[in-house]
This record gives sequence, structure tokens and C-alpha cells, in this order.
Amino acid sequence: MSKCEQCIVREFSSLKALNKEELLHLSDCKESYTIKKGEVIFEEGDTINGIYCIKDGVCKMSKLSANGKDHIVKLITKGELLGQRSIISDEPVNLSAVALEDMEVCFIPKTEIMGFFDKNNQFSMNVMKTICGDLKEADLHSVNMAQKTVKERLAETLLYLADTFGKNEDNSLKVQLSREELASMIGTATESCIRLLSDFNKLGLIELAGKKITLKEIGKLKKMAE
Amino acid sequence: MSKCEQCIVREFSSLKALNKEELLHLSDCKESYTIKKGEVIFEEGDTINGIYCIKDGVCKMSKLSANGKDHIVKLITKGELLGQRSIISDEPVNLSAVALEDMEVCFIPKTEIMGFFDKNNQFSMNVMKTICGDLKEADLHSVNMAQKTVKERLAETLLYLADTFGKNEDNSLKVQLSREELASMIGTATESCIRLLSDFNKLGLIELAGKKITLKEIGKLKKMAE
DNA sequence: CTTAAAATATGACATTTGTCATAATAATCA
DNA sequence: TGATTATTATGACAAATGTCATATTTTAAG
Repeated sequence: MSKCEQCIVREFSSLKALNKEELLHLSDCKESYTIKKGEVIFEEGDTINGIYCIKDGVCKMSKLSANGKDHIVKLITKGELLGQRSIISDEPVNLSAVALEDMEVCFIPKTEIMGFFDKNNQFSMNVMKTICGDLKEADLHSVNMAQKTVKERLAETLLYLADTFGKNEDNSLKVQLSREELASMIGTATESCIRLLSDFNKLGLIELAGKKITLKEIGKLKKMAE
Repeated sequence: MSKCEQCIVREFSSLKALNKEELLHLSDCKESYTIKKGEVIFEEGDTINGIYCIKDGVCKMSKLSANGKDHIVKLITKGELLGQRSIISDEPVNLSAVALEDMEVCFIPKTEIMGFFDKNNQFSMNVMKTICGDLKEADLHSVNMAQKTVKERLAETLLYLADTFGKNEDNSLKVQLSREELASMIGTATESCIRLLSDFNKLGLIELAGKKITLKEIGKLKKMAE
């Protein structure tokens, strides 16, 4: 069993407030999992009894809209925690989590987390700050969805993917999303997304090679995203 | 000076966790304000040094988008707190707050709030739950913005206004938004909003009389909102 | 009450985006 | 490897939405 003390998640997440003793206890009660690409971690409406620490990999958080389409609300990657909102609100999760690549996660039972809230004020404060950050992001996101055109949203999303998840040695985006997934992030039809990618390609803004997308003109893309 | 003990805000907000002693202290350090319709409480980017309790009235929370249009992210009404995110994140506010009608608010200094976080665990938990609720709302909101048509969003927004802020004796919506404001809530051009309202009117779904909007066919509107 | 200004309404048209059909390419599996 | 399926790409068209012009109504100011 791996120790929580040296875990990367601890460095970046709210868990950095935990002391040695708390970490040792955590090591005992946590469970480690490997999740394969495409596997579901939890689904909208599920009741989860703890939170997930992402040690490695990326997953998509999505919500089924009334018309039956899946909408990807955000992507979550290593160092982040999953399911905090659900635990705090004591409600089922409102988003589904599906692995976009192979992942390593740890599961921490709810009772453990609640204990931290009770005894460790700094931990509570950290969680609050994280959620406040998420809230700010979410508000900005809805404004963008409401006010920007599909083209602007696509440019913005490509830049976000590059910034947040980085690039391979060949300079292509590290996270590989299908066109359908990309469309579901920017909130448009798959065909529209494909068409705009083609346009960007012809304009020399990006380069397409199968699933691989390479950003060529960051500056112009930024201008395009407004 | 009014006492916080009997204040409505206390009943509905995170402040319900405060004990008698804390409330007495609060009464001493809070400041009461009257804000006239149209007045700005704070603007995007402002640094505020406390939170506002809404004792009466409604205000709009909006964000300037890149193209210069104001987008109304949500409406806040009596019983709610304003500025929690900013205080917790220790950042400037990311939304502007403008009164839609005459308001009564109290201002509680940041130091006071931080003290509650330190000493009153239940208060922290309440705030966390509130923010988690906001986050859930916000995620749902972006999915709606991304996936629903303008018509669906208008129907949904009208129902939301009726549900949340109620109706006058003549059955018309209590909050009076201009067409421009309504458009800025649903994320569309003012003309499109006006046109759709006309359509709804002709279909008998609603009734228009100047600024007054009356919902006539709730069932059909619900079906229309999906 | 009258006038000016603002808000609401409507028409005409351009642009964006979605939908359906179908082709081309890539990925998967027996 | 070859066949099958899924994904990506493109065309053609329809529907939704934005923009600009202008009329009408409402509101505010003097």
C-alpha cells in the first residue's frame, strides 16, 4: 500500500493541510484503484461515499442535457479531488466522471473527510477556496457559453487544452478528445466542430493529423477567442 | 440600530449557525444601508472588505463579456449573502451587483466573518453547503446555455422568475426586468428576446402589458423549456 | 400637458449553426 | 490480412439567431 505522505495529490489539493498523523491514518483507510480509459468512475445521480484523489490521468465531467446529449462541463486531472461537492452537500453527484486515459485514483471514505472538516480548520478553508475557485470558473464558463460564438469557443477550448494539459514531444495536444467530445465541450454539433477545425486547419491556425491536433498560431487563436 | 437576532437573513442564510453572543457582537459591527433601484453595490474587479446580507429587494449579478455585453449570471434576493466567494478566495469580486429594486442590506466586515470561520464549525459548514449549491446551479446553468435554444432558455427563465420571485396580485411577474436585461439573462440579442416574447404572446402562453409579463400557460411553457 | 428620450416592437436580410446524407479515412477484430 | 465498424470529413439545405433600419409606444423631464 502506497503512503499518502509522498503522494502528489497531497501537494496540490486541500489535503496539504493534513498533518503527519492524519496522513498516516489516511494511508490506512484509503483504497487505490486503476481505471482504464473509457471506464466510468461514477455517474450523474450516483451516491458516492467518499472522494477520489486523482493521482494520474485525466477524466471528463459531464452532464446529460434534457435533449439527451452529453455535455462536458470540465476536465479534471492529477492533483485534483473529485466528489467534494457531493460529500459536502450530502447529495448524489450531479456530474458523471469518465476516464479519458488510464488513471490512478485513491478513494477516501466520507467518514474520514468529515473528520478532517471537524478537526482541521485549515483543511476546511482549503476546500472552501477550491470550491470558490470552481464557482468562479463555472460562472465565467456560462458567460462564455452564452455570449461567445462556436468559433470563439473552439479557439478558447483548444488554448485551454494546451495550457492545462500540455503538449507531446511533437507539439500536439496531450489530451486526445474525439471530435464528438470536443463538440460536447464547446456545446455544438459534432459536424460543426469538425467543420470549424477544418477551417482552422486551412487557415494554418492548427494542424490536423488523425486525432492529433497541433496549435500552430497561438497568437491568432487567442485573438480569435477574443 | 436593528438587531441581528430577529433579522430574516439569519433564518435563511449560513448565519443561522451563530449563537446569541455572536449575534450581539454582529449587531454592533454591522452597517445598514438602503440602496436605490439601479444603484451599484459593487462592480466586477472591486475589492470588498466584507459581505452583504440582503434584507430586502433583488439585485442582478452580472459579468462583462469580452465583446462588451453585460451578462446577468444570476439574481439574488432577500435572505441571501453577497460576496462570500470573494472573501474566502481573498480576491476581487468577479461579478457586479446592481439593485433591480430598492434594497435594504447590511454590511458585515471581513474580520468578523473570518472570526466565525475560525470559531464556529457549523457556520463554515453552512457556507460550504451554500457555495456547493451555487456550484451545482452554475454547472447546470452552463449546460443549459450550451445546449438549449434561445426559445427554451426564455421559457425556462420566465418560469424561474415566477417561481423564485413570485407574482403580483394581478398575476404578473414581481421582478420587473427590461427586455434588455431579460435578453442578457438568457444570452441573446435584445431584439431576439422581444421577438420571442411577442411569439409567446401570440401563442397565448404569456400576456404582455408594458413591462408587465403574465404567465398564462405554465404547463405549455414547461414543456417548451424541455 | 408637451416634448424629448428611452424602451419596445417589427421588418428585411445576413450570418451562424444544426441536420441529414454520404463519402473518405482510420481503428478494430475475427 | 480482410472485413467490419467507428470516426472524421464534406456538401446541401433548413432553421435559428444576429444585425441594422425604422416605427411605435412608454416613460421621464421640464
